[in-house]
Amino acid sequence: MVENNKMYSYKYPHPAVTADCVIFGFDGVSIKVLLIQRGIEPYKGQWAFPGGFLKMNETVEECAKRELEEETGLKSASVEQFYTFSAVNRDPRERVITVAHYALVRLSEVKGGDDAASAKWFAMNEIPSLAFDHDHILRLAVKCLKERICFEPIGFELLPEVFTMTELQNLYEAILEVKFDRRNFYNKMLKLGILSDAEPRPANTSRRTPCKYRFNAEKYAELKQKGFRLEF
Amino acid sequence: MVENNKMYSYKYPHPAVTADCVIFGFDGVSIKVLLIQRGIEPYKGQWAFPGGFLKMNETVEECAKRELEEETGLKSASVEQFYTFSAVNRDPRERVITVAHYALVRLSEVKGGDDAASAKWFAMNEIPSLAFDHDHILRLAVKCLKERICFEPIGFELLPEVFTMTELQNLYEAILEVKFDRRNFYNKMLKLGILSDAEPRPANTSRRTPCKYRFNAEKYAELKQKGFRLEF
DNA sequence: ACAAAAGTGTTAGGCCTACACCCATGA
DNA sequence: TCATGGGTGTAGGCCTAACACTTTTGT
Repeated sequence: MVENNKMYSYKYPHPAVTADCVIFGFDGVSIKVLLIQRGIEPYKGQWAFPGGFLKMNETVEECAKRELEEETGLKSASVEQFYTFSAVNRDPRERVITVAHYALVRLSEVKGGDDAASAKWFAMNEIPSLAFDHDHILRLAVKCLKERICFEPIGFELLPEVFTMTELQNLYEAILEVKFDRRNFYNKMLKLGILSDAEPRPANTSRRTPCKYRFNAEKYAELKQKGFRLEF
Repeated sequence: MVENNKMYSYKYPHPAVTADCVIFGFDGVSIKVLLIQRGIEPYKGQWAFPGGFLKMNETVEECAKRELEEETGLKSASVEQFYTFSAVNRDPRERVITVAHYALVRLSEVKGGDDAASAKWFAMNEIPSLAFDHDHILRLAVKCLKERICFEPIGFELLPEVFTMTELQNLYEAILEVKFDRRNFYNKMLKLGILSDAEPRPANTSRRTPCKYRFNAEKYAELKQKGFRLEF
């Protein structure tokens, strides 16, 4: 910003590089995606993923996090890249390749207001028309999410710290778009050993009050060492 | 090349973008990686993956294939990106981010001579010191290969069209760095149903002559539809 | 004749799946 | 009192893992 006329020149053409973020949330029933409404051309007014141009002193992951916070107020989400989109004409302005990331966040972490005036959660079946090739990006993000949740219990990032087994099952069913037998799901999850009772069992009292669990990161780390797999 | 002085200017700094290729091969005993010796600075004389700068009219995958052919003579390898490396100082010349790809090829496909004078296969335990952050790239490529082979029978791209069960087992053992029980491996592979007999069974003749198989892409496509998983 | 390669089958245990009942609460 | 949510256990089938012997060929 010091010099408005400063230009950056290279002997060979360089593409611009951006990082985009597909942010998944879960409201207890269905999976949601965080979109922002574009304020400038191209695609002004259309919905798109938070993201922006890479700076020279940051990695693409850092860029994704920075843009995410600038555009939605979301801090400290742990973003992970999943694919680099490089179709020649994906941006009408100039050649732009984008490194797409995804992250899972608790809905409660997104405060209203902020710069996020234009950020909004959409259920997967209510996604509007998206800018650029973002529909393409979304499809692949969903595919990666489905695969990943079978290997790592990433789903716990989407739930409150303390949750019931039913909530956990709803989450898995929402992501994988299948239904599980409740009893088998209980057994499988408990046998895995990565859940801890969050509260003393409701004893013999109410059989209607669900047990509360929390994710046990220690046990998970042990398991991961030995290599395991969540089968669904 | 028309104008040597032509420069490409942008209002904001742009990184250079490259595509690199980790090429895996299999000699019947161990996994090998194809490296080329750098002819120019930086890292002149050191070994590195084939790769090079993205052109404005190609995707990163196309770039990877083009560079691979230019530098090793390898044609028509099916390359797949697996990660984008963007550490700020990974190239001493300028800011360069690279989209790393991998491919599996039959050793027989690499002809000697060509531009490939400086291309050479290295066993995984004889990898020399690598240029840039290519050791880092290799580690991740190996990890991806291990994961991938459990879901898709990509290993068949590394074997001759017709192969014995023992060769197939050696391949899996080399990639996953484990040992399997021969009988269980036979059963598991045959039950999957993606192998066809390549020759009429050697009848009652020699029990020493191994049966030959070939990969059955049709059956595999069927299986893939339904979603399956190779468990090891 | 001996070592090495290859083909083959059985058994026991664990995991997955399908499925039914009871209790407590709130309407 | 009735519908709903939630907790729990069992039986059968399938898959996995462990395991041994025979034949043949090359040395």
